Amino acid sequence: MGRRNDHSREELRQMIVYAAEKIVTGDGYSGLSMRKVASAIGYTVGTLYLVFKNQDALLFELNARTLDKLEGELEASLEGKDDSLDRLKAIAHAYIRFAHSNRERWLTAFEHRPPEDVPTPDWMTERIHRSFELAIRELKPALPNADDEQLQIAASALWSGVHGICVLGMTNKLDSSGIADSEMLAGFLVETMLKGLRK
Amino acid sequence: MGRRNDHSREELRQMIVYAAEKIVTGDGYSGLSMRKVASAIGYTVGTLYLVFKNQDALLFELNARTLDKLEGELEASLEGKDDSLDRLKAIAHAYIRFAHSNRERWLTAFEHRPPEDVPTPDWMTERIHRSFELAIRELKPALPNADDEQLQIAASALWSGVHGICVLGMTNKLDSSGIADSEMLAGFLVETMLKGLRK
DNA sequence: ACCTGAACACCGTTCAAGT
DNA sequence: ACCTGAACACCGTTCAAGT
Repeated sequence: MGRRNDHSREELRQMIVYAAEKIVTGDGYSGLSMRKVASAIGYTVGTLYLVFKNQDALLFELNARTLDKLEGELEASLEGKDDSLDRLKAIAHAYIRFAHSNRERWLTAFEHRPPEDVPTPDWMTERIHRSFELAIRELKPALPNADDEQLQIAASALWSGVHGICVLGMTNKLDSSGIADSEMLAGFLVETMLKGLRK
Repeated sequence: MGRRNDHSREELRQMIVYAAEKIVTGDGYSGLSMRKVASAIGYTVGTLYLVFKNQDALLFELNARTLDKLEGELEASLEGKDDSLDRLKAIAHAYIRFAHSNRERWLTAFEHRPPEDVPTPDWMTERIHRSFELAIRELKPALPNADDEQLQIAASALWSGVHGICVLGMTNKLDSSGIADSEMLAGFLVETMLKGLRK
């Protein structure tokens, strides 16, 4: 035992995250365990702690990857849309579609609540704010007279709203919780907010 | 051992839920365990399973109580408000204040995701829908020309939006996550949505 | 009839010891 | 230097056995 050196630290890191991703996708957040990850990559648990400080650190990494994938799909959804309203609806719909087709990964990203004494890394916070910045960017041409603070507020309210519709839909807390209903509600929210913002 | 009969089944049930509530309030959802509950009430774990089928059943009970308390505070917040916009803002603010002053209980109510094969009891679903009905009721006078379906949609979008602002604020995923900011954002959402709904 | 105690199959995390 | 294996302190759930 001891000393195999089959994989570099970096290779190990990627194997761990990838294995964890597969377990979450299949068994959900509650189905993830360090022991399962270890046996999936053919190492013992102890090894995981040479690469990650603890399970929370692994989850941060996992969730960052999920958010990166999400951001990519949000950007891609803008392709070919010119009108500001269309663009905002496109990213809202893309958000909901991503959550539905990556159910367990998306839920894990929002279910992971580290203990208060484990601070969220800055690069994690940044990734969350990035989707709000997307909303600000798309809102700007629609509200040419708004200053930066007003845009920030409008985008936060709007994007939090889309998120709320998405979460409640995903956890069956909406009256009708199909993906079509969530997309419709999000579209309605975006349209109504834009109307209201234009006074 | 065995056979104490100190408490009726109903007494036991209340002791269990109350103890669980205290543990959640202090240690959060992840700090709750059947063993802790058992030792808090002076019984062994086995006894809990004579009263509740499993931990999920206990959590449903706990969360139902949380939602009942929430509903009470939402209703109370309407006291003395006449204008429709004021009433909607009042319940939105009350929602956010409740979440902040009952942090762990509120989070537990939305973090509890039972396994797919454990169906959510109807009385649980009803309690969630009840707060949406509150929103419909308050929206109705503001939109006298809307039919029931339109009201349903508007209320769902609006109330999901308030919920989204609340969750993201509670988990520090908003740029500025104080309770004051969340209340402001929710007020802004309600105002803007109403403007938009009135075309 | 009511409750216990121990068992089973799991957890996350640590660290002395092996190569 | 790198990794293991076993230990520690926990879990949820079940159920034969005791009173």
